[in-house]
Amino acid sequence: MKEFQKISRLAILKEDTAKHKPPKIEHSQVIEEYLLTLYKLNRAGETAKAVTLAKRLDTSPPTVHATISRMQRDGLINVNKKKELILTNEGQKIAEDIAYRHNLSEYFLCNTLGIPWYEVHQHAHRLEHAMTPTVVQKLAEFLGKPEFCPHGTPMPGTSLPENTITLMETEPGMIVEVTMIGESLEDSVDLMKILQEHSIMPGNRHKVIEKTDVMRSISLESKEGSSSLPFHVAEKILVTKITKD
Amino acid sequence: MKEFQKISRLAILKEDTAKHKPPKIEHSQVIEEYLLTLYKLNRAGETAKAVTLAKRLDTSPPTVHATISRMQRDGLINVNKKKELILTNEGQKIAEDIAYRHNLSEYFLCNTLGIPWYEVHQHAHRLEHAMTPTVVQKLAEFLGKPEFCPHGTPMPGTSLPENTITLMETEPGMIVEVTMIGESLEDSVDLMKILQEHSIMPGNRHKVIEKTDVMRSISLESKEGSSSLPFHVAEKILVTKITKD
DNA sequence: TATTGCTGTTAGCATGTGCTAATTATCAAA
DNA sequence: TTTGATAATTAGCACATGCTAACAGCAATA
Repeated sequence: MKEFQKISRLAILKEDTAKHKPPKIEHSQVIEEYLLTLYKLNRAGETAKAVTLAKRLDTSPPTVHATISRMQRDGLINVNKKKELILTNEGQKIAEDIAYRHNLSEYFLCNTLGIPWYEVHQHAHRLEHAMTPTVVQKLAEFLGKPEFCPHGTPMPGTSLPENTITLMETEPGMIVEVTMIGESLEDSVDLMKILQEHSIMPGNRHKVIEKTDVMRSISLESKEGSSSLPFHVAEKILVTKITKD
Repeated sequence: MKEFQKISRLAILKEDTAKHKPPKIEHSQVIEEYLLTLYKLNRAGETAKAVTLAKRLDTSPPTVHATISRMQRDGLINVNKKKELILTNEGQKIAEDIAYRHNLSEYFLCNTLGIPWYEVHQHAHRLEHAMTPTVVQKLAEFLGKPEFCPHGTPMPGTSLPENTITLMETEPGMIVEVTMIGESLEDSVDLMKILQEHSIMPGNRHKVIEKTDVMRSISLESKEGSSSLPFHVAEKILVTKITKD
């Protein structure tokens, strides 16, 4: 028993020192995707379970199960009694790195290459796994260290303004400025295209006209015209209140 | 039997029309690497066999064997009686696409981001598999449709000047301008670094001082100083003759 | 409480990509 | 022509990532 304790202590120490090393281990694109998805769910305030991942990643539950097992084994996530998936410190660190690469790519594709706002997400989705640390650093410098991606998502380490609310929390009459398009909306190019057509993009201002429970939608008006957004979309759009008419 | 012929004809037609469609099938990074390596060997005038790939890709022969079998199955390469690997039209087309993405990445990393000439290859090696057609097109426009990568390798479809020779083919007294650093040298960052320190880079001029069979090396002289290159390196450096002293 | 339905898990399978060890083929030189 | 080296191939294994089908567990609701 004494022997056992000694060994355990050594094991703990070994693990401890390992944490101070730079994270050298390369993870597969699949693992990176899982980490990024968990990170985004966390930031959106949602608890992540295996089913959530299965739906978001369009993967069968058994496959997700196998993959999260490997991630547990590799110290990237923990699973609590409620079966919720929790990023470890290591997992969190890597996820933030991926998120940064993703947002930086989007910024570059949009602002430097002029690829339309509504479709940068899918291209960034590929690039984010292929950027070496040097490329990330040099690209960030080239772009002037941006703090938000074209959809308004803050880079890891940066926060949204304090007074940010969702479009659902606004009242008719308010004038609001769009801050961020929720990341869960980015997956649908068609939806993003419609948002652009109605100039619902970070920085643009809109007046809230009405919120109709019957239609389950919110109507807005701006210089560019008027638009109507279903509640489930409005929930994912963050704005700041400018004035009450 | 008549039935059968009819079906066969239809099958052939179907395959035929399929060839006119854009190449939609996505290939793995591994397959893309094999294709690119074969393409580069071809362009360097070398015949490619399984061993060659095993050495270049640092992979065991059985693995290479299995992979080239899959590539045959998928119509990317053919193997002749001499066991030489030949790209099919389809394979060639894809390989050129990858080569283009690679060279474009290198150009971008070097000229836009300012990553040192001698290390862009390794970063491009990652990016080349992650660029969607849109990104390729927009990046090419942004960069002004370059025709050569930073090492002087022409993009697919572009050729080197007619009068290009290898450094091995020069004679003492000649003044030459470096045209291209052979791609097989790019893998060694250390070697590339040395070439840069001696300003042996595309566009720079050097005078051939002597070729010593004993030392198996060629000595050069330029404004920046003098340098000595072993034959096996000189073989891979392409130059154009400017004048004979 | 019993049933219904979601979630998780297991079993069983396929494919791609990697390895080593051992065997066979092939080609060139003695 | 035999031999010796090099190349190709086969067998056998491992692991990551995917799937379907089947079953287990649990919670909410009828």
